[in-house]
Amino acid sequence: MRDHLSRSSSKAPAAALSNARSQPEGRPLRAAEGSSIAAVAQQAGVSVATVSRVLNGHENVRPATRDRVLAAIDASGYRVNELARNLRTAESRLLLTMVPDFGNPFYAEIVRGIDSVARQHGYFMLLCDTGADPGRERSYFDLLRRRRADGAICLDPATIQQALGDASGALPWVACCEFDPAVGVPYVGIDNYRAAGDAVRHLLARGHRCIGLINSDVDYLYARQRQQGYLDALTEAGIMPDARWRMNLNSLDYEAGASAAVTLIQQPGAPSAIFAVSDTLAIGVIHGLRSVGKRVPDDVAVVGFDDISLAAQIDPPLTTVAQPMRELGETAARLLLQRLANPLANVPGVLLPHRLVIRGSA
Amino acid sequence: MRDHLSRSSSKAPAAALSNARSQPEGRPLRAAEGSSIAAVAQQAGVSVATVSRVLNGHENVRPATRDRVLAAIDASGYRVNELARNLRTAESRLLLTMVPDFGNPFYAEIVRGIDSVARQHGYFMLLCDTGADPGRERSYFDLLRRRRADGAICLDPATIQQALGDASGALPWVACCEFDPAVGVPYVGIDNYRAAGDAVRHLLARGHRCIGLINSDVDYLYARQRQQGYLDALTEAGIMPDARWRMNLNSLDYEAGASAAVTLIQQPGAPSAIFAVSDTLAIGVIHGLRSVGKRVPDDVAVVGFDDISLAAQIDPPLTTVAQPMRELGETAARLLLQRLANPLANVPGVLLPHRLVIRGSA
DNA sequence: GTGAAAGCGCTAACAG
DNA sequence: CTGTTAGCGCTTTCAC
Repeated sequence: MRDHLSRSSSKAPAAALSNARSQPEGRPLRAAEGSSIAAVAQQAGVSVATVSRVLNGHENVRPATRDRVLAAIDASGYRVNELARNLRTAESRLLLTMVPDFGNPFYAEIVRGIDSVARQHGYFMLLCDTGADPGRERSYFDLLRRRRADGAICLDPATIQQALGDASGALPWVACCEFDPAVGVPYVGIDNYRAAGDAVRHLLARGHRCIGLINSDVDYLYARQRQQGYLDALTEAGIMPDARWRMNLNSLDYEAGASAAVTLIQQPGAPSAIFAVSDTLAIGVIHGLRSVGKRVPDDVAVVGFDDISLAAQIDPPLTTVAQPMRELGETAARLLLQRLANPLANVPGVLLPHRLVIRGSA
Repeated sequence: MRDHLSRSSSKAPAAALSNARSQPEGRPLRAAEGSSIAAVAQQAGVSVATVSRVLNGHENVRPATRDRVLAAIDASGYRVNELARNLRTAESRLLLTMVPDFGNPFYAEIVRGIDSVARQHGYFMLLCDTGADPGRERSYFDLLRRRRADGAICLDPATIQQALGDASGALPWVACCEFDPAVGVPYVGIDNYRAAGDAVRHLLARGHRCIGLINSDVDYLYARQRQQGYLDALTEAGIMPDARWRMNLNSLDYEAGASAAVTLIQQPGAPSAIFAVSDTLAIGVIHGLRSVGKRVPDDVAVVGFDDISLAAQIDPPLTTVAQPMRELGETAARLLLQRLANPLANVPGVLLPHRLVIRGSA
C-alpha cells in the first residue's frame, strides 16, 4: 500500500532554509530546499524510518507522531526523491510502450487505454515511437534491461517481435495487436482472419466480384492474416483472386492510401470495391478515388478497418471493421501488470471481438 | 489527495554476498545474471571504478584494461542499472510532456517534434495526457519535484499554467503553444491574433459578411487571441460582429464541431462562412453541415486551423491556417534543454510563423 | 592509470 | 510504536 502523499502543500516556498546562493558558480543548484527525508526527520524529532513509514502509509505509527511528521513535511515543502526510492525498491514504476507510429489515431487510442490502466496502478508511461524500425525497437527494448522501465508493451510488427523473443528470454513484456503465439509472450489482439473475411463477405453480399485489397507491410502479422481472410473469402465465393487487385504498402498514411488507390483503379480490369486494412488508408483511398473522378460508393465501394472516430465524419461515412482499441490497450496493460505481479504465472493470450460497422462507403 | 495503492509486495531478499541460488522459491528472482558493476569488475580483475570509467567512456583507461573490461561486460551480458546511475547523478534523463489530449493529431505531431530532439539529446519522454484538468496537471507537474523528470513541457491552457507559475517558482519547464508571457517561463508559439485575422480576411475577400466563429474553451489563451483577431478583422471591415455567430466549445472532437455547426447554421441570420479554430473542429463542422443538407463551400464556406495532414484529404479539402507543429515541438524541447543546461540563462520566448493554406473549403 | 572509499536518498530488517 | 543500521548499484574524489 503506497500512499504517495502528494499532500499538495499550498504553502508558499518556505523561506528555503537560509542556504542562499553559496553556489560555487555555474553549478546547477540542486535540491535547494527541504531535500532529504533526514531533514524532515530532524525537524519532526523522529527517525528517518518513521518518516519513511508515514510517507508510505504504514499503519504502525502513532497518530500524534504521524501528524508531527506530516507537519514537518509540508512546512518544508518536502517531496520524496523517487530516484532514491526507485533504486532502493528496484523498480522504476514506468511502463514502456513501443508503437510503430503514435501519430496514427488507431495507435493513439490504444495508447490511451494503456495509459489509463497504468496510471490507475501507479505507473507512468514511457512512450516510444519506433517507426517499426528493428534497430530502434531493440534499443528501446534495452531500457528494460537497464531497469529504466519495469515492463513493456509492444505493438510493433510480429517479425520484429520474433527477434526480440529470441534475444530477451524472460523479460516482462506483452504483445498488443501484433503477436506471434509461437514467441510465447502474453498477447491481446483480435481475430484478423475472420475480421477480414467479414469485410470481404459484406462486399460480396453487395454484389461485388472484383475486390481490391490495400494492405500494409507483410512484416505485420495482421497484414498476412487479413490477406488470408480476404483470399479465402473470395475463394469460398467461387472467385479466383487476381494478384493485380492486391497491394502492399509500407505506410498507413493517408497519402499512401490515396496513391495506391489511384494506381489500383486505373489499371485494366480494376476492382469495383476496395478493402483497405486501416481506416487511415481507406480515407486516403477515398480521396485518391475522388481525385480521379470516381464516386464512392457508386463507382467504387470502400471498406476500412479499425473504426477510428474520424471514420464516421468523412464523406461518405466509412464502412469499417471496428476494433475495440481502448480495450486492446487496457487489456495489454493489465496483462503486463499481471506478469509483473507474478512473473511465473501463466498469462494467457486473449482475443477481443471485432464488429463490422456499415456506413455509407460500402 | 490521491493515494496509489498496491505496490506488488513480494520483494526478493537480497541474497547478497553468499550469492548462489539460495532463492526461497516462488520469489521473483531478479538481476539473476551479470548484475552489478562489481561482478564485471571482479571478472575483469579490475576495480569498480575502472569499470565505471569504461562504461562512461572516460579517456584515462589503458586500452588493454578497457578491452578486458569490455570483454567481461559482454561475456556477462551486463547492463548498467540506470536506477542507480540516476540516483548518483541526480538526474532522471526524462522529459515530461503534458498535453490536453494526445489523441488530437495536432498535439500528436508536436509531441513527435519534442520526442525527436529529446531523444537526440539522450532524454526519453514521459507523456502525460492531462485532459486539460488542473488537478491532473498539478499532480503530473509534481513529478518534477519528485525528481522523476528533469524538466517539463506544458501544452495545457494558459489559465492552468498561471497557477503552475505561482506554485512552482524556478522549476525547469517551458510552455508550448499556450503561454502567458507574464508567467515568465520560456515559451514557443505562434501569433494567434494575426493568424485568426488572416483567416477571417480571407473569408472577407471571398465576399462573406456573416462569418461564424467556432472556438474552443476560453481557458486557452489561443482561443481568446484568435477570437480577438476574428473580432478586429470583422470590425476593420466595417462589420459589426454578432454575438450569435460565436460559440465556445470545451472539446476539439469532431463530434463537438459537428453539433456546433448544426446549431449555428440553423438559427435565423445564420453565417455564410465558419471559422473553426482547429482542423478537427472544422472537419466536424463540414460533417455537421452536410448532415443538414448544406454544401461546402457553396452554401457555407469553412476554414480551419492547424493544417493537420488530414486536412488535405477530406472532401472538400480544407482551407486552413498552418502551424509549424513539428517545429513547435522541437523548439520547445530545445528551449527546455537549454534551460536545463544553464538554469540561470535567460531563455527567450519565440514566435514561429504561420501561413494560410487555401484549398477547397473556402 | 587504477583502486579504495564515501555516499546519492531511501526502505526494510531487526532490535528495543 | 520507534530508532539503528545496512545497503540498493553507481559515480567520483582522492590517494597511490
